[in-house]
Amino acid sequence: MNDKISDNKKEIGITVKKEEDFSDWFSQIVEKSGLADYISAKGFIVLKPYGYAIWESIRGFLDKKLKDAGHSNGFLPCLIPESILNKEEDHFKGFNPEVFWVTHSGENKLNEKLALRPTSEALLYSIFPKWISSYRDLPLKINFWNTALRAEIKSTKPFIRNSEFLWQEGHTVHSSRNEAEDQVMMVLDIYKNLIENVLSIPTITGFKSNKEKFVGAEYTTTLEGMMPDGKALQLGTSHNLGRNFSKPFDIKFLNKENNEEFAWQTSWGTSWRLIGALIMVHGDDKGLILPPLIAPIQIIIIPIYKNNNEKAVKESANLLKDNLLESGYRVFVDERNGYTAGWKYNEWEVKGVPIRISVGPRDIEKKTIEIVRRDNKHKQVIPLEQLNENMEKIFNSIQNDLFNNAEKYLKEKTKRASNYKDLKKMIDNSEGFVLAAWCGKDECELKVKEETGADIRVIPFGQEGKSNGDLKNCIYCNQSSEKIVVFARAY
RNA sequence: GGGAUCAUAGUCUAGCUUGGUAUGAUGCCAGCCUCGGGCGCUGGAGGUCGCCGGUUCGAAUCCGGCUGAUCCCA
Repeated sequence: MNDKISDNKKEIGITVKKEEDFSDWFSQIVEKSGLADYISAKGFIVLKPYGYAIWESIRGFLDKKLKDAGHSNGFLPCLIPESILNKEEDHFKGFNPEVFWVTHSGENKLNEKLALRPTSEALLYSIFPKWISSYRDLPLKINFWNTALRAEIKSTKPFIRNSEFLWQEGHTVHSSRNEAEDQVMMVLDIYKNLIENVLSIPTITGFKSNKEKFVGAEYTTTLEGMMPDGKALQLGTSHNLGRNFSKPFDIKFLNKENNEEFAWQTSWGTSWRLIGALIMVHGDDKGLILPPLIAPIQIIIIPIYKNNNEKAVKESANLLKDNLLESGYRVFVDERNGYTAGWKYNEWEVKGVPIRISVGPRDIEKKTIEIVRRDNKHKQVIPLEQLNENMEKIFNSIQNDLFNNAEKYLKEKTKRASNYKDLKKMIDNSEGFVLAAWCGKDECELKVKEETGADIRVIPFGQEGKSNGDLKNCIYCNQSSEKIVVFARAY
């Protein structure tokens, strides 16, 4: 009987271990921490307030950085006429199978099909010629916080693979190739700062292979993260579009010499996949773990009281809250009656709040507070007056520890393969990222993908045109290597 | 692209083989409580058994289709 009860208690929390059933664990986190819910249309999810709050937090950081770097936000319609999409066929071909089409208004068939925006290049670039006539109009730097729709027929996963996803897409137009190239790298740096320093997720940055680059781009740069199952997750991309779009869309400007030139363009984006990465990389058997910089609630205060001291304890807790609010922390007091302190502890642990403070009669009497870190469960009791100085230290420490742990894992799970047999074995065993030499040919990458399920996730910066120790010849064709690349299975 | 599993209250679940309108827990609501790790007590609400069709006197149960979720392989 007692066993039955304790089994049921466990049902409330996360019921599987992260290591034992990673996908079930992931679904449970999404549901039980209140991030998102399913709706009965394939691949679509509803973001609940807690999940959206994390998105707002990510957006807040990125938006500021982008604005500081001279970008402005705009808004785009979600429907794109077919004729506009067809202007740049190569690019559009890449999305074609995933495009949702609007064909009717009410019962009436439309003259022209409208696509639900799979990406905005075509739509936006079709009006750029109206905005740009002189080099004085450049650079044009515009960003959109919106969604994109790409039908996911086969397999879906909240935040990782959805038919509609929240993202940010930026588009710039420049008067020189160099300026566009700098822009691509600058944005990649902004992303890297966000992902590594704010989300505490280490990444490997570099180029995409020809096969994996954005269709329509001259080249694509990427940030790849490693998930606990050894699979790679692309966390952001920044593309140099060259003149691939300016030519078909006729985006031209008059330069200083009064000559007409086609413009140079970039586009770049990152999405709510970042939330998926946060869940997977930092979460544990008890639930989500959020880095303090991104957590919607950074400090949860749990008052511990009985009937006779409820008022005094709650007052104390709220004083503490006001104090912390004043210092700029996002803090919340869980004053709900009918839940025990222990119940609340568990709930906020599932939700990943970085710091928990308990305030009870004992603490009030001794003028102390109990602080518990979510990430490593360390508990300490400190004098009340040392709260603020301690809080900053603890936050920094959590932020760093999360990153360092993830980085350690990334390094441990990055292997080297000097021959194809080793590579195949490593991929089969889900050992993570595999560094290998590559000749640069699409066929070799394709063959590896067909035979192992892994492809080139990233060509790390500084590894182009190099061999590296035992990594000399192409892992597949054994011809001389041009690049050291990261092979992995990917989400 | 190929294959597999699953769908019963907010959540988890029994019942399905052998057809007779549904079990338990938890959560939820109201009220208590001794509330320092999912505490205890009393009462209550909550279900067209995913959807459509077929078989049958009768379907959660058998059959077919669809939708959604998830996994494996390429």
